[in-house]
Amino acid sequence: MARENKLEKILKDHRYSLTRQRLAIFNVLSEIEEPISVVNLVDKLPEVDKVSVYRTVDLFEKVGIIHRVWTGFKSKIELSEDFSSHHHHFTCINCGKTINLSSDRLESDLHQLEKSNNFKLVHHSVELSGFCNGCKEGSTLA
Amino acid sequence: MARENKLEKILKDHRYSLTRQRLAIFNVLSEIEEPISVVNLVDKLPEVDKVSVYRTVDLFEKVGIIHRVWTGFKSKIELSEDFSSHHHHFTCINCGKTINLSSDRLESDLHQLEKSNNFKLVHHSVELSGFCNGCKEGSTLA
DNA sequence: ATTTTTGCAAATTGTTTGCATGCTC
DNA sequence: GAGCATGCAAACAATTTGCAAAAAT
Repeated sequence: MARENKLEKILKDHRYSLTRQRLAIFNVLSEIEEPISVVNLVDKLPEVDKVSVYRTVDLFEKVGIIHRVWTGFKSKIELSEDFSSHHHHFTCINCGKTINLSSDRLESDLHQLEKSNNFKLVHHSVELSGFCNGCKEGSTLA
Repeated sequence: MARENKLEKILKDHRYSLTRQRLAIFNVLSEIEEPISVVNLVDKLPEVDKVSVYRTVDLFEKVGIIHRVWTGFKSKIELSEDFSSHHHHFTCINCGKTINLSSDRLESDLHQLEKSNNFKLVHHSVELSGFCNGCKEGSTLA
């Protein structure tokens, strides 16, 4: 239950409690492999009111438990680096499949930009899209 | 009027015509410095019906005149590389200011990922966020 | 006991659809 | 004159707000 304790700690540190609903939402996020839309998350949690899901997503985002990502053309959410390793995504335009990516060179380039442009980087998102290995060949789409 | 001709050509190539409304929308997109949300675009075009703005945005996106970008937590649009040079964005969490970025190293790293992961890259988005030079110091936010 | 969190209903916002009318080619 | 494009009204979908009841500290 290390993950659950960690979750509780993060919430406690921000003066929030770990409720049944919040845990249920966290568990769904832990089980999924790909980022999920809030609407989809609501569907997966019939026992939690829609409004509470929205409120919890906002809360989780605020304290850094999740972050939003942009795959395809809608925003989705996934657990943050505290609960899963840092990565980016490639999404197939044709079949919707998502591939997780990581690249040290990419990360270092971003920090380069941070220095040269004189801002403080808090979050970054890198989203690639195109055709996956399987869809590259036979696709009729351009 | 080179830009306008180019716009018309792209539309004609796809069997669409350049109408008064489409031009008005294109002109707003040409004038803005930062990506704009569709809702905001609607507001800037009182003379064009809301529905037509939505339809035109879809059309422009389909034929590659604009693309969507992800700044903050909502999607926005901007003119594509045909009408402005390729770049990425940094958005300040505090004041909302956007800085355009470009980096050859970053681009080459992405192509590296394309090769090593065996997919065909069609589109990529790199969105950074944090505190800009001005907001870095005095901010009360974390 | 006091404060936080939840659920329900209703409001609001963002986006899409159907259809009659007006514009292009 | 045929087909594409627009505007209006209305539907639909996603998200937010207000408030009273329930749960947590």
